[in-house]
Amino acid sequence: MTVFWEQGYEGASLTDLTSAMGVTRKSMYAAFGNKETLFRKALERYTEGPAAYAARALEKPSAREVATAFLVGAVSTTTRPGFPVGCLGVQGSLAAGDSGRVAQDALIAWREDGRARLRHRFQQAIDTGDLPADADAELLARYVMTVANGIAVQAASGASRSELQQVADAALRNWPPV
Amino acid sequence: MTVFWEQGYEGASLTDLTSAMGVTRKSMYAAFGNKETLFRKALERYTEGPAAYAARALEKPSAREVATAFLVGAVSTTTRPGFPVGCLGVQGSLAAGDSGRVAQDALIAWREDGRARLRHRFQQAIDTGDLPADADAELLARYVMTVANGIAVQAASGASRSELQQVADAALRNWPPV
DNA sequence: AAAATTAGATACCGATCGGTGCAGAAGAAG
DNA sequence: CTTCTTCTGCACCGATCGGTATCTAATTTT
Repeated sequence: MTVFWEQGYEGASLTDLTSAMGVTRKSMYAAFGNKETLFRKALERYTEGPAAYAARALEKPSAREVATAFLVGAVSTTTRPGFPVGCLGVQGSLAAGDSGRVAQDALIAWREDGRARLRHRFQQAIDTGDLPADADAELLARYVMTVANGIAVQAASGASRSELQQVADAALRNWPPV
Repeated sequence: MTVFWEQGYEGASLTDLTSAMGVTRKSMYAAFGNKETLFRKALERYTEGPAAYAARALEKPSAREVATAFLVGAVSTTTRPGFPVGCLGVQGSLAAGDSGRVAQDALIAWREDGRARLRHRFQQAIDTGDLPADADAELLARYVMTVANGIAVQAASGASRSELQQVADAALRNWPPV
């Protein structure tokens, strides 16, 4: 997971991956079949581990807390010491040649799924009166996801945790942004 | 430029590049020396072409107009029909293996440069009273750049121009975000 | 303890990678 | 016409790519 996270799908060679796993090529292929499946497994592990903040954020009682927890989690995960900077879901395969296209599509679907969950949660907040009736759940979800994606790119560029926390605070200062 | 833009540095093979240029490998090497230099030239061309909106935005008379023009330009360039989606400066080499590290560093420096120019412009706005004296030019620049980077990721994920324009509007609704 | 499964190490597969050398054709300069 | 440069087409270089085969050592299973 961390090798894909740091080097991207195409940039991570079988040698890099298996030596990081402490396993031979043969064992890896016996267990996962191919590099694509291994990547999908790594993405699952990422979703349940470093990116679990997203699922937890959705459970917050108010839309404002959902958005805050989502962005705070993004800042925290993309700048955690001992882990690669940035987000696997963004930099794992943002642009790719033919060989990386399946990983690219998998990540697009992954981000799309996260956005759909945010939208659903915000719609629920509208329905219950937590958000104004004229709020746009689609727009709010895309806004939060866009800022989170931007934070991921900034983290990959070397931005520090406190710098990005300030950005997240700024993005949430007028919530909801309508 | 468009090949690097679409496939990323590592994903763009010499065959892809030279056939798109309508030139043989020999001629390309005679003209540019190697793939890294070709990438740098493509990035220059990108800066002066599709990304020229950034320089134009800095010349706007007020900080609000600078930020607006910057984000509108980002939306427009990352979703322009006939060109790859997203931003070469982001997806050209966000995560990479050893072979793509020089391109990665070049893009980090490229984004850093853009951010520094924004910061300088906002500081100027503070000095002239266009922005409040207690505004933070560093934070404002990073905020605008983060949203622009997020827009680039969203565009690469298939978001439409109008959807991203709404996000840009939302991000600018309370300007400056203090 | 014998048998069966798994893991290791290592060499190998065809294909492609970035980059180069060479022969010949086209065009300009004189 | 000759010479020089520059281009193309193409084969080629060593290295590495993802993926596989073989053969042996270790570990289970019975």
